[in-house]
Amino acid sequence: MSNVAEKSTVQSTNFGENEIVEQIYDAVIEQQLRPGTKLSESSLCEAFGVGRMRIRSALLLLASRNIVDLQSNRGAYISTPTLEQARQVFEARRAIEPNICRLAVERATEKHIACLEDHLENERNAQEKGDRRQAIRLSGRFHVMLAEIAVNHVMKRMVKELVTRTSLIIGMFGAPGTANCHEDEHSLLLQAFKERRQDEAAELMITHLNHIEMQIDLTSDRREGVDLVKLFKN
Amino acid sequence: MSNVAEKSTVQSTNFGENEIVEQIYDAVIEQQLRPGTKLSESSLCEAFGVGRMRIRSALLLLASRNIVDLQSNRGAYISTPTLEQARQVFEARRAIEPNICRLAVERATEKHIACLEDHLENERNAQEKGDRRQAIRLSGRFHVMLAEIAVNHVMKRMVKELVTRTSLIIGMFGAPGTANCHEDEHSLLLQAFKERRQDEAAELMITHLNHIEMQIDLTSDRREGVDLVKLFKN
DNA sequence: GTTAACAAGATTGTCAACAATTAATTATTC
DNA sequence: GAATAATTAATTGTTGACAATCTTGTTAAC
Repeated sequence: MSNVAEKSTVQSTNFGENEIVEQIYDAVIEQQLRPGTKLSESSLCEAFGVGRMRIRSALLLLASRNIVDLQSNRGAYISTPTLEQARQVFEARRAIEPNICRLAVERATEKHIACLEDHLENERNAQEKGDRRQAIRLSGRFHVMLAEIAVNHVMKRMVKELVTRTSLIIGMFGAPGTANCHEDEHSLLLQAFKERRQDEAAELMITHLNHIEMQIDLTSDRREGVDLVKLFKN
Repeated sequence: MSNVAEKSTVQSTNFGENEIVEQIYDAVIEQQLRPGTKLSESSLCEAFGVGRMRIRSALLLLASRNIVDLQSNRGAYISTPTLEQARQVFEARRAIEPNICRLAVERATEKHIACLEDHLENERNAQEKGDRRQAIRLSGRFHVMLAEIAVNHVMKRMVKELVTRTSLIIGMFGAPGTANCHEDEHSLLLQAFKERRQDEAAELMITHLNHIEMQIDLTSDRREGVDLVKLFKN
């Protein structure tokens, strides 16, 4: 549904910068756009059926979020985060997301909790069906949903950026088949939501984020190899 | 030094989008650009001595950070935050900055602490000399410095955005003469730094942020009035 | 005298052509 | 045959002109 290729057919609705940015965000989260991939302006123009100006604006916005690397006179590439950047991303997530959890637990209505339950159901289904793209996307979306429940646009934007960058980090350093999140840890979090335990939810989030980060620390030396492969297929 | 007017003289160095964005950031922090001010493209072109493209890119970036409000076919205006947005900004600051404090205390070298001491000296001087612009700028800069000491680019960007938006919020809801920060609270924080007390520093930051927010809560009803004034001089 | 319609001016949005830089290919030399 | 130099192709960066939209000021009608 939110797939770049599918949207490449010219549609009746015109894309604004924000829609283009969102689409690329999604493609990065789903790991369809991997680190190092070149995003040439002409391709994107064709893909989205818009002029070059829109594309350039979108790329600028993505670059300001560290999703895209703009090299002057050379073009735009999906960012290839370094280990240091990965460290900073996880540090930021640990700083922010536990507090989002607390706020979300505080403000979640019954409806919200039902919504989260639905979402976890979908996550499980995608995982069982082996729909990897969908599974990754939904597991990322879970974190953004918490910021929505906390009713904080600023933090929601931050989390969105951080989740997307995490996908890039896993694409760089993670084992090939690893998902972004363990869905069972999301379940534990939801349990804490139901029982309205703020501190427990915050703690669960921290350990959850630590588990995600641990996936990449083990394979940290793979970086150089990935970098070379990336250079070749360019 | 970092004044829009002064830079309006055409210089030898050409401005990139980022420099323009930074300059406008600073002008907003210093409350030289107040909420609702129109930023017409032609004026900015003249001011920075660059083409319209650069200006439009800069405005787009500022809009993506909620510093500027882009209205299609009507132009760019310095954002006029609502009370709800103000609430979210402070909530985000309380979520992030205490953790930055902890990290900064952990990682601050003696040199860093000396640097902070210097900075506080400058803050005091500006305050005593009655240089309000400088005082506001430095008090905002203090918070960004902590993120620098914590060595986290992501968080530094976030704080910069939040500090700038805080300046807008105070411009909207604060009493006319109020500064963004009480410099004495910054001193208390530095004391905690010297004694390497993470938790105390984090606590001090929370109360510090609460004090800043309290400045605006008392005058919350002024908003409508401000809005009207803004409409008048528009 | 007030309101509504209309026209002039100014500002923003978009596009296409051109310039500049980089990457790739070919030619040349040792 | 390998390495370097030069030319060609492709992509990005920039500029200027034009179109669309909104604001402002004027005129006319009620």
